[in-house]
Amino acid sequence: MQRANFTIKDGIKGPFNLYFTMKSGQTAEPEWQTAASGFWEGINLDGGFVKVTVSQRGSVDEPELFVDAIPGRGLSLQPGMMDVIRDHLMSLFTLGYDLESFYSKFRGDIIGGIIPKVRGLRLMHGRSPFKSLICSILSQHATVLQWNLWARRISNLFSQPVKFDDGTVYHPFPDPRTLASADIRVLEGCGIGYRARYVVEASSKVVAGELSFSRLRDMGYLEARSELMEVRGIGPKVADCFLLYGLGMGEAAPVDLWIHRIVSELYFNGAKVGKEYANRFLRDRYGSYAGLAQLYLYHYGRKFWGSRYESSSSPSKPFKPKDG
DNA sequence: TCCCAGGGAGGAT
DNA sequence: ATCCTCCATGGG
Repeated sequence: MQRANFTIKDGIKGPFNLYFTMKSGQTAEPEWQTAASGFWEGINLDGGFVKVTVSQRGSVDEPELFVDAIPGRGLSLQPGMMDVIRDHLMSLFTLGYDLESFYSKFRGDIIGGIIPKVRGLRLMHGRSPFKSLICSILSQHATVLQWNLWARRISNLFSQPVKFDDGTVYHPFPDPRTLASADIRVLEGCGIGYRARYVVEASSKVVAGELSFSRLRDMGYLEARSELMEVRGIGPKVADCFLLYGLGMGEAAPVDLWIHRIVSELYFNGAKVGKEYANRFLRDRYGSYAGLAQLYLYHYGRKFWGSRYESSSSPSKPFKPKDG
């Protein structure tokens, strides 16, 4: 088979907005490339890569995900591969997660006023912890556009191209070994600046087994967080991004500039709280939902509050989600 | 030109 | 613990 398509519908629990989710800048993996009808990415099956294009069918509240698959040169699509792709997408977009239960649990909470604005936005759970780790490191002090561009450049320079049957050429994200032995100057040439040595050092620790994803998964949130922060270039925010989007730890709540500001404004009446305090506050308040709560706070803030940071404690636009 | 971006390291207090 | 400056790059 040279091409196949199918629809995911029954397994999706609750609403899903593919566009919001894809454009939300989560460091699970680089944003998929835009296609005529949606987004596409190369997905690694055992034995080869498949070009997978996804597009939303149905509505946000009765969502269907249309999937189109094109094999790499020399590969032939087998029926069993469709199941693998389906599982991959179900996991990546956490489609089996009952989002409505999160909504109803916090309907009376402050984020209850935010939920209708970004309904169907889902956490992403990257299928490659290493890719997520590097993306999280790249994302520090950079825009989503920048770190996505950098991740693509790194892929283009450090991996062998795959050619799909429709003619497109695709570069997978490189292995830990490749980046561990990468020339630091070539990496810097991708535009990542001082982050180059962070990428090499983190990759080396993965190769050496000092950073073991399975061990991090087993040790629980707090311990995993402090172990990650031993690595140069990984601070509280990057560690939380990786734990949430890379390892799927729901209690991780990355506190960046925006979350810091939003939490201070929304929960403490504008009084500035420390970043670590904000992190602990979100975990205390939302428990295993802290990461999801953070995602909704972040997106509401960016989408409806504005794109400029105002250092004043009294922003020009009042932040009142319940009015909306 | 200047400012800022889903921060972090190294330093001083 | 909490503040400060510097770090490379690119887009507005």
